[in-house]
Amino acid sequence: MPKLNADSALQLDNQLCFALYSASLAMTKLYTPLLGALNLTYPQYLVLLVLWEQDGLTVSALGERLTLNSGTLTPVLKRMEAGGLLLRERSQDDERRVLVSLTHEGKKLKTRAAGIPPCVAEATNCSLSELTELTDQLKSLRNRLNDF
Amino acid sequence: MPKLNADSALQLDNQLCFALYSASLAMTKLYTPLLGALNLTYPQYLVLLVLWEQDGLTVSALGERLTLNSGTLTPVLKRMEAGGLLLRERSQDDERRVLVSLTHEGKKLKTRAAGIPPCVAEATNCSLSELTELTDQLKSLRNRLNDF
DNA sequence: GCGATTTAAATTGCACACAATTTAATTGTG
DNA sequence: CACAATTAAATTGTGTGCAATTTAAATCGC
Repeated sequence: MPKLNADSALQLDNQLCFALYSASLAMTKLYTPLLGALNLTYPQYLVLLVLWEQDGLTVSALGERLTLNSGTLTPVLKRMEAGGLLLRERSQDDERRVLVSLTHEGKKLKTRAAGIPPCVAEATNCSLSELTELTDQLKSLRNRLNDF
Repeated sequence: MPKLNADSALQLDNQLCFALYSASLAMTKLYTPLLGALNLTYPQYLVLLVLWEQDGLTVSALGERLTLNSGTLTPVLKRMEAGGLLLRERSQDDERRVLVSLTHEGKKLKTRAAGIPPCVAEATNCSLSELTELTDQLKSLRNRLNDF
């Protein structure tokens, strides 16, 4: 069984972690101007993707979906509330929970956001099947890392 | 030619961007305790990976290698200098440049860091060939995104 | 050779990202 | 019912990450 020596195992270009990290930063940089036109940041866009699928989630349900904790989400949600995209309301049912729901304006943004995925697909210069396969591989990797 | 409808193109689980983003966060979380034992953060570790391969680079050369700009790197490097891992010195040759070089302590850390890649490989639960292939796909994607 | 342009880092201002802690509300147990 | 344990968000403190600006040094054009 061939084993990589320690030196090669520490080379930047052999690191899955750096390939992931740098690809993710590059992807965010691609989104930044597209989202800027909608007055959104990248995490704000992710929050909207979740809420467009299912509105009225709690902060922790949103966090579970996005693998972000309240320390990250709370300020993001506050800014989105200040921007008129959503409401944060204590649940009557359980006063510990905060329910997040889209405003009309937040819902409306979905139409304009529909223009984004085609731009991204073009920038990747991948076929649809390649995109799907890479996405699935990354989801599988993420799940294994999170379960470890 | 089958075209995804706008709704499916905006679903979180179909987003390459989110698969990348969440996998990268999960990877960072895996590294955090491993690096914490060496008193390192994740970007600090990346800086060391570069310098272990080639010492004495300028800030911009480091930034090019890591796709990070000076706004990000300067504070990271200052903390590493304060921690005794490296030195930042103006080039005699060209006073605009700052040369970054490892201290003895910074070089020594490489030995301890050699224990990290095996831990990561185990957590991914992938074969070596799968890891290599995914890494190469991500590097190729990153390059296409950066060239766009 | 000398002002204009370019280049390299640092700085500034804003927005994450997270561990750890705190606050407040609910649930479990006897 | 009381009170300890648990749960949900918010807060705190540290460290990125980047666009835009600033500062200082080197180079270009004439």
